Amino acid sequence: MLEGKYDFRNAETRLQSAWAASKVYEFDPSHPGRPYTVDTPPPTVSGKIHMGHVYSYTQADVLIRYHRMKGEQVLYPFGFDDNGLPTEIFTENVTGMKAQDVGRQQFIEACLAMSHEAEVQFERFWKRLGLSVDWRLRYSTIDPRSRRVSQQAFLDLYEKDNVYRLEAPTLWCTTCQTGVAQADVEDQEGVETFFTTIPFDLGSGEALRIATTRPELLAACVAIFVHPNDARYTGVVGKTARTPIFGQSVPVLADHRANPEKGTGAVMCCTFGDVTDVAWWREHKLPLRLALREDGRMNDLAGPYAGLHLKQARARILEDLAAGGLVREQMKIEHTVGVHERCVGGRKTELDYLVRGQWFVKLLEYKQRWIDAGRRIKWHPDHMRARYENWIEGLNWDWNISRQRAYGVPFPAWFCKACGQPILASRDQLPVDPLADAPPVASCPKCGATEVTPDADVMDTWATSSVTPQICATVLEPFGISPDEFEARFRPMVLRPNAHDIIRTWDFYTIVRSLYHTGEIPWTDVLISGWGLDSSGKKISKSKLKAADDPTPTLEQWSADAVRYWATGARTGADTYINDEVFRNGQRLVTKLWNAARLALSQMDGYVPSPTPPVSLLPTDRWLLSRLAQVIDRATRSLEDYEYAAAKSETERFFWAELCDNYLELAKSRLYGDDPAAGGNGRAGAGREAAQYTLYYAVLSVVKLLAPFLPHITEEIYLQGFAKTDGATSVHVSRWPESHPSWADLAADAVGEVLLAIADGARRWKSDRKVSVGAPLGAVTITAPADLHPALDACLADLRSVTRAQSISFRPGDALALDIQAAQPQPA
RNA sequence: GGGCACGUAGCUCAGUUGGUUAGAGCACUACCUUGACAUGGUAGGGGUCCGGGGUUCGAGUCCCUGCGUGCCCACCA
Repeated sequence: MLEGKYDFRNAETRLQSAWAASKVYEFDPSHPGRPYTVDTPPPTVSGKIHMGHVYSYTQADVLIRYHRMKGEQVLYPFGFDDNGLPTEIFTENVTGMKAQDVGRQQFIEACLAMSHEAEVQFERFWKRLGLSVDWRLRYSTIDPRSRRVSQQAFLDLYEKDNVYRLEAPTLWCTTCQTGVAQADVEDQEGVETFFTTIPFDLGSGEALRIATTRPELLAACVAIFVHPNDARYTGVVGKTARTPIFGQSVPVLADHRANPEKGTGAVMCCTFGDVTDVAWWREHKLPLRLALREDGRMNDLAGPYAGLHLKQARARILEDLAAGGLVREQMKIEHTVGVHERCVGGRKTELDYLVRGQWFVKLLEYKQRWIDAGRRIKWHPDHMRARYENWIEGLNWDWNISRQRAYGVPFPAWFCKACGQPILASRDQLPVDPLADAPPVASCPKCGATEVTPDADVMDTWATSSVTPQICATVLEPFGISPDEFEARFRPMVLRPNAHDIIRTWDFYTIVRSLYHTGEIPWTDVLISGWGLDSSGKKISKSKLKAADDPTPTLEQWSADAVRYWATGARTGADTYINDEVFRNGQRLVTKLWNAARLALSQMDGYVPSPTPPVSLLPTDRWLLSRLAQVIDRATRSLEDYEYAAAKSETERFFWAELCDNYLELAKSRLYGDDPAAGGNGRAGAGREAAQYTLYYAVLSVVKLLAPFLPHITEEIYLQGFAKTDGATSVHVSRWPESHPSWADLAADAVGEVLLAIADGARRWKSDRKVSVGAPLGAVTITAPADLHPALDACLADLRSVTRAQSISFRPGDALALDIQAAQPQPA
C-alpha cells in the first residue's frame, strides 16, 4: 500500500543509503550467473563533474542494471584517473604551485591532496546520481596497486620488444616542456601568421624563392623540395642553394609531397617544422640542424637570435629580412595549427618538434592487427568502429609514452651512465621510483659500469589508463580472487563504456595494450555515448565550466530519476542538449508511476498473485497482457542491443497510454467491485480477480522495465508494494520480467482495438458536448461485426466503466459505430 | 580533401526485415476538478517525410545523385 505523495527529495537519498547498507550492488564471488564485467571509465579528476559525465555514465549504468536483473554476475568497479599531466596542470592551475619551484616531492603531495579532495566529491556525486557501483572496488591510477600494474605492464612491453627507446623527433610542447603523443594533438583554428616569400641564393645571381610561415627555422633548414613534375624547377633540382642570413648550403631535391600550387612551389625543409619535414629528413637522410631548445627559445645555432623565444626570433628575423630587402612577398594568413589538450593554463601552445630520448610503444607496424581486433569487438552503435579504424589508418607516429614531468607513474628504469643501456626494475621491487630506489643489479649487464642515471620521466597518463583491464584484475584481491584467477574467469571483460571523443585514445590504447599483454581483446562490447551539450548546443568544455554547469543543483531540482530520464532519451551514441522540458517529462513519469501504482496496490490488499492466469480473464485483460508481452519482448531486445532509449520509450508509452489511460479506466469498476449489474463474466469475485492478476503483472513488469532508468521511484514502489509477493529484497536484484506463454494473443489484440475505439467514440461524444469524461451516458448502441459480439458482451462491465453508459446493447454491422443517447436526468 | 552520422509536425525526436489513412512528447486551440494522478484527463488543428532520378504492384524505409548540417581525420611550407 502506497501512502500519500512521493517526495523524491526525501526518498532518493534514503534509498541510496539503504542500498549501501544492504550491499545490493556488491560483487558476489560465488554468483552463479554469467559474468558481466565493466571496465568503467576512470574520470580524470582534473576538472569538475558536468552534465556530459552524467549523460555518459547514466547510459552505462542502465545497461549494467539491466544485466544485473537478468541474473548476471555484475562486476562494476570504479576508478579515478589522477595521475599524469592533466592532474599536474590542474594542481598548478588551482594552487599556483609549480613543480620546479617547490620541489618534486612536495609537488607530488599537492597533486595527491588535490586528487583526493576531488575524488571524495566525485564519489558523493555518483552515489547521488544512483550509479550501481560497488564502491568497495575503487581504484585510482596513481595508487600503489595501479602503479605496480602499470610498471609491470611496461616491463612486459619491454621484454616482448613492443616498446623501444629512441632519440627521435618528437611532438613537443614548449610551454609544458614535455613530449606528447599524436593522440594528444588537436586543431587550433584561425591562428594568424605571416606567409613570407624569401629568396635562396642559387649562386650565379639566380635566386630560388620559397614561402614560409616559420622563418625562425631558417637556421635549421637542411634542404629545399620541389615537385618532380614542376616544370618551373626541373633545372634547379640537384643544385645547391644558400639560406639568407645564415648562409648554409642546402640541396634542392624533388619529392611528390611538395605542392606546386602552394606558395612558390618550392619549400624549405627544416629540422623540424612539421611532420613532412620529419618524413623528408628520414627518407632523404638529411642532416640534423636543431635550432630550438626545449623551452621554446632558440639555441646557439640560431646565431644572433640565440636565447630569443621562437616567436620573438620570428619577428626579428622578419625585420632583418625586410631590412635586407629579402622579403619578396608577404601575406597575412589564418591557418590551423596543432596544439595539445590540457596545456598549462589552457594556453594552447603551438606544438613543435625536437629530438629527445623517449620511450615509444610500437603502433605503426601492426596497424592491421589493431583493426582486426576492433572488428572482433561489438561497437554500440556499430558505426563508431569507423572512427577507430579511421584513426589507425591515419597514424604517423609510434606512441610516445614519455613525459618530461614530475607527477605520474615513473618508468621502472635506469640508464647506464657509461653506455646508456636501459636497466629495468625487477618485478618484485614494484612499484618502484627510480629517483629514490636503486636498480636491481649492481653493474650494467652490458658494459659492467656501476653508475646509473634514473629515468626521470613519467609515463603518459594514457599509458596507465590503457591498462585498466589489468588494474581491474587486482580489485578483487581483497575478496580472495587473485589476478591470475581473474584472468582465467573474467577475461575478456564484457563492457567498456565511454564517450566518442576518446575512441582514439582510451579505446585504441587499451586494445593495443591488451593484445600486447594478453594476446586477446580487452572486452567484447564497447558502448559509445554522445555528448551532453549545453542548451546552446556547444560541448560542455572542461576548462570553461561555470558554477551553473555543476549538475548537483539540477539533481536537486528535478530528481536523479528525472535527470537519468533525460540522459537516456537519445539514440545510442547521439549527442543531446540539456533541456528542462525533458527533465520535467521525467519528473511527470515518476509521479505518474507513483499514482498508478498507488491505485493498483490499493486494490491488492491480501491478493496473492497466481503464477498462471486465472480462467476468468476478460478480453480486456487478455488484450493488456498481450500488449505487455510485446512490450517486454521489445524492450528486452532493445536493451540486448544497447538501444536503451528505445526500450525506455516503448515501456513509457505502454504504461501511459495503454495501462493508465485505457486499461485502468476499463477495469476500474471491476476493481472497485461496484458495477451494479455485472452480468455475464462480470461476476464480482472472478472479474475482480482477473483484473487484479492483470494489473499486478502489468504494474510490476513496468516497474521492473523502468528500474534501470528510474532506480529510485521503482525501488520505492517495489519495496512497499511488491517485494513481499515477488520475493526479492530490491527491485534491482529482482528477476527481469518475462511474459507468461499464454499472454501473447492475437485475437485479444483485435478485440482490444475495438474496445479502445468504443471508448474513444464515447469520449469524443462527450468532448463535442463539452462535458466531463466522467459524465454519464444514456443508452449506447454499438454496431459491430457479429462475430465480435460474444467478446464484447463479456466486457460489458468494462465498457460501462469506461463510457459511464446506463445501458449498452449491440447490433450487427460491418463498420464499428456508436449510437449514443444522452443520459436521462436522474429523478431527484 | 577523406570518413562517419544526420536531414520526418513550430521545437526535440521515434519510425523494426519496403505494406492500410506517417507517430510521440512539448508547444498551440477548445474543453473537463472523473472515486490514482491538474506534475492530471478528453477532443482538435498542424507534415510536398531536404531536392531530383531509379527499382517495385507498393518507397519515409532500398539504389543512384545533388544540397544542407554536425562530428572525426588529413592538410596547415
